[in-house]
Amino acid sequence: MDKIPRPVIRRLGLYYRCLSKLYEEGVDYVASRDIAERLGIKSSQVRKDLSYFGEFGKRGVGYNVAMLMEKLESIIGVDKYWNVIVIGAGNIGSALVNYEGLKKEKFNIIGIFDADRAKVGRKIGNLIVRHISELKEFVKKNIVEIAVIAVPETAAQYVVEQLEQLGIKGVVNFAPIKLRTHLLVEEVDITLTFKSLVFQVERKI
Amino acid sequence: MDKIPRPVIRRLGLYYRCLSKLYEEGVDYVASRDIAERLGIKSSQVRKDLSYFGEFGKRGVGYNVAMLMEKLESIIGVDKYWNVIVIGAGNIGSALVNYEGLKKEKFNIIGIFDADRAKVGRKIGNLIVRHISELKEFVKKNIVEIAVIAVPETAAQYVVEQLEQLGIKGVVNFAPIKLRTHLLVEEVDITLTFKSLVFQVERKI
DNA sequence: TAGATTGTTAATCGATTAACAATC
DNA sequence: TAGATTGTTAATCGATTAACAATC
Repeated sequence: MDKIPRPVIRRLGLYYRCLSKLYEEGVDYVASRDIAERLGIKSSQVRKDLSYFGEFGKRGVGYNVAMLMEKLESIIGVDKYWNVIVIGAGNIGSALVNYEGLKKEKFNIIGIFDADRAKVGRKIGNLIVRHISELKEFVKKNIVEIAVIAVPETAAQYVVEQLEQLGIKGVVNFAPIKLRTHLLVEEVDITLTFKSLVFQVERKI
Repeated sequence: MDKIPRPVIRRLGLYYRCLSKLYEEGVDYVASRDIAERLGIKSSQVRKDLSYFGEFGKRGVGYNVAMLMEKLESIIGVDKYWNVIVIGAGNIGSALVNYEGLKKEKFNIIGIFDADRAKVGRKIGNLIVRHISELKEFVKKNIVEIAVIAVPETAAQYVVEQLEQLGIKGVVNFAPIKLRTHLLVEEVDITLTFKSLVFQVERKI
């Protein structure tokens, strides 16, 4: 199968979100131009992106909202529930467990782990913080394909190596460090985002 | 002044972080090749990126770590403290207030606001949640250039319009919506990140 | 049919990388 | 000097966009 450019992958999520909204608004058919306008991109980009996966539109008419939504759901892989574990029960880890957005999008956080015995046993949302030593057993008993790394930078590399051994497939990494791993990694780098913003704020003046 | 490509802006932060580490490790001089290796990019990219801002290296020798670190600090704009306000005292807003990473990088969150009266008055970190109606007065009294939008999607557009009127310059947006605004915006889209990851996880099999 | 919009190709734009003269 | 590494140019690569024949 064709290699899909990274920017396209991200936009698939945007298209899906846009289609969901249109569906709720009761729209039956939508043109690439309308989708593009809502997202602030070009209509030819919408059509090109979708064309990596098939022909979903009707010339002269547009795309059937419900149909395209379902197609995108299955293309992205959110037509099923995903079990997620969170490593690190600090601020970020806790916030994710309580975050409604993930639940709504079929990401179920089923376990949270920490190395700090003081945190173990605490309740976060519906979960009890487990000690990191229980991780292996937990992953054996449950189907877990993706994990969140929300530990301090110093522990992140060690954690990703553990996850690799346990057969986890992909990681969302909140630690500000380049992980050396064969796993699929998506980075969320909060302080980098703030720095990027202030650079632009300073320059604009 | 030359337009700096977006990817370069992001990498500036990575370089800065890398230099800080080298500095702590007691390294005096570093070659672009070493920086590149640590970040998983090409050395010519490091040199090209830096060349947008000046000539910081010595041929045959490399870059003086302390000097380049300071230069980057000032280029990015983190040679001073930034006051930040957070709109929305839910999960994400609270987590940010308590997040050490931002404090360490000179981003001071000095106020958190919410429209929900039930949340007003609550203590989060050192802050008391204020009602959104106090926002205007607060921004008048304090120097605030950047804000975080951590409200539900339905409120985000309204909030950014308020911020625009109050003279805020830039926004870190956690709401899953394309904001229509003249302000500088950096997006942090958590569920999109998860979707992007599962797309790749599914494809890799 | 006439008007609209797709899917796709080719042109354009922008970012990355290789290569190398300059120079420490 | 000989070896190393920069700064910069030109080549390459990849992504976006315009344009349009196909077709609903």
